Amino acid sequence: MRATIKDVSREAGVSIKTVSRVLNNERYVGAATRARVQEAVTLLNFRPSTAARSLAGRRSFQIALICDNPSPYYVYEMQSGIRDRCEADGVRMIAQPYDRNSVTLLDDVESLVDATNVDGLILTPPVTDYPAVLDLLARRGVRFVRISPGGDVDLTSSTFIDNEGAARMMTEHLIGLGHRRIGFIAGHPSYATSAQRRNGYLEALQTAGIAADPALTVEGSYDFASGAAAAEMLLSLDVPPSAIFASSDDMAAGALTVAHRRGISVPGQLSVAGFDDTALAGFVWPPLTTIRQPTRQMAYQAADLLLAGEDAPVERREIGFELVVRDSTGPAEK
Amino acid sequence: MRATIKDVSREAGVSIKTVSRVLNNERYVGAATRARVQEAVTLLNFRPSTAARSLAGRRSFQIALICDNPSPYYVYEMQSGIRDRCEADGVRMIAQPYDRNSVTLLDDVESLVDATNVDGLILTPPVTDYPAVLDLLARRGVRFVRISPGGDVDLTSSTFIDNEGAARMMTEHLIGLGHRRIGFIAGHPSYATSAQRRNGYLEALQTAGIAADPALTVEGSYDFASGAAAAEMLLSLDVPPSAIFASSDDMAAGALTVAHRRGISVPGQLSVAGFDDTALAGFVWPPLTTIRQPTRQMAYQAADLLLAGEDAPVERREIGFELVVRDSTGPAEK
DNA sequence: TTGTACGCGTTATCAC
DNA sequence: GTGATAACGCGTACAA
Repeated sequence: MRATIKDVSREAGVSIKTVSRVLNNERYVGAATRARVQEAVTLLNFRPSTAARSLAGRRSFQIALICDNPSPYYVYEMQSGIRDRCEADGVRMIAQPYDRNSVTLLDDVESLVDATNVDGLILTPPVTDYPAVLDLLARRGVRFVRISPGGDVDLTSSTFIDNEGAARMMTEHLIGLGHRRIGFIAGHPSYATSAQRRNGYLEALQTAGIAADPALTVEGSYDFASGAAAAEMLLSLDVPPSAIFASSDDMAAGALTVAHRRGISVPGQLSVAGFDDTALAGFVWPPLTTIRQPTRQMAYQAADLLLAGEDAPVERREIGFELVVRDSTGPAEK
Repeated sequence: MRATIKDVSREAGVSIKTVSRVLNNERYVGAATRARVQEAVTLLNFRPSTAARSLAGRRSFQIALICDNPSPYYVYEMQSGIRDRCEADGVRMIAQPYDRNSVTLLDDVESLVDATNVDGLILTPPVTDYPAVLDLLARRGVRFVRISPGGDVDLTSSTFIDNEGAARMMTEHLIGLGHRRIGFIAGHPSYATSAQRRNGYLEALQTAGIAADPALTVEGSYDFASGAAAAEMLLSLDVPPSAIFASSDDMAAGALTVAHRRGISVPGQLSVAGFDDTALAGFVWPPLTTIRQPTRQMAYQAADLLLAGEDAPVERREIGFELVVRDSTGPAEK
């Protein structure tokens, strides 16, 4: 049978309230008393009931992850990072894998908040920028933290990477190798990161004095199939690009597969680069050059911000990225 | 503010208990009364508190997924399938992404059971066959269902596919194409499915009268890197195989990458086949022939079994698989 | 068919 | 520092 606080208090010879004090690390408990209580807790293998705690107290020791993303790897990294941080605080994570086409999202979130009394939520793109969701949470007075938000940065704490800077760096790298016609596969417009990455690409071109050919930018939706389709378009151009820069690793993998199918050797005839949010493409096809985004760390830091406490100030925490070069070839000779 | 049962009862002009009856679909409620209550529930946007329910009643409306698997795609499919089924019953899923090397697994599970009072658990390989975990759960009298268990099939309900038959079918397919030296990359021995799949491979060879060369079976651990390493070994043999059959898609992807790196064309000089638990390799590299395992369905059905109720009999539910042929070439000419 | 009284295991409040 | 006691929001048992 489960042990209760009552059992512990009897075992330690103190009152129920004192046990509760020890469990919650409150002050005003004698060192000796505290020790005896802790002993009893260990002896009886006692774990407080989350249900009772959340009913009686202000905290529920649960947070939720609202994750809605086309990449399972991304979701997995998110969950792992958050769980790592939560463990330290004895907080449990409720993960909700949402269908990104769900029309009941808003209702689901409200239901979650009402039913579970979570202490807070972590939002990932593109939900980070859904006004309806943000409004709802603000109205309900629920704490939440956002990962890679596109705007309203003063609304809540958030973690992010410099997507614009990263895209610029990658584009500069490609230009440095001699590439002049660089295809760009953008992410889905509902993600704020898509525009940020595209801007970085365009800036680098401008700085280098290269005119941006609109035909070289194709819109994808962050998944494999759209990357493949975009690459088909780019490689079918009269003057195809000598390099393709994809806004996600899944799309980069799609582009690589298309190149392979068409008998184009990578690298050599074509260079492929991509953002790598999930470490997927990086290992599937070694010659890929990537911007390595530490998704797991972003998640960990987001959880850290959320667990910081109710009156912690709004904080924007920037996470570093890394340029991983696995292909240093320039454009093929004419 | 959250609405409570009290608010609803006042709004509908009935007692608290009657509202509770409607919420739980109990009998002995007048149709008119029921309608009025439901109206009030909708009006006030009422959602019962999970904490209060689990404290007062026998159910907590929460189940947990103990998932410990090297493939993020697998984990994602599991979560999605389970969540789909849970949604219909208003049950919430607590997903625990465990580190497969965690030494605190047993403690974590017990902590989960004690703290959350989950109505049940779903176990995935290899935890499905950890005696310590099975003992613990049985001792605590907690319901649980297992996915692809290796033994003790009468202990709990479970879902599974015929791994042996599937591996046999794939091997027969390869033999039918003319392959005689077929390399096999086994899964990690802690997974019961590894042995099942290997057995199917060996049976097919025997039936076809092909002597099994021990050097052609290499042990992997279900992930990309081990698949690559295994392929290196197989392709370095004095007489390398003309086909490689991997026990998972990640390992198949690893094998494909190695072949590519060595300048071996697939298909043509080498055929690659694999189990596809996650739809990963299938799209990354089209020529791959796979056993398509409907992971999501296995999860859905597992949740269905778990939610069936306390006194549902132990049931083994078999899920169908599919042989997806994308390469019909035989061994290369000598 | 409906309502009343009680208890679930914990935290909050306020005494001591 | 420590302890009684009242909540928290719901389901259960039993009465009406």
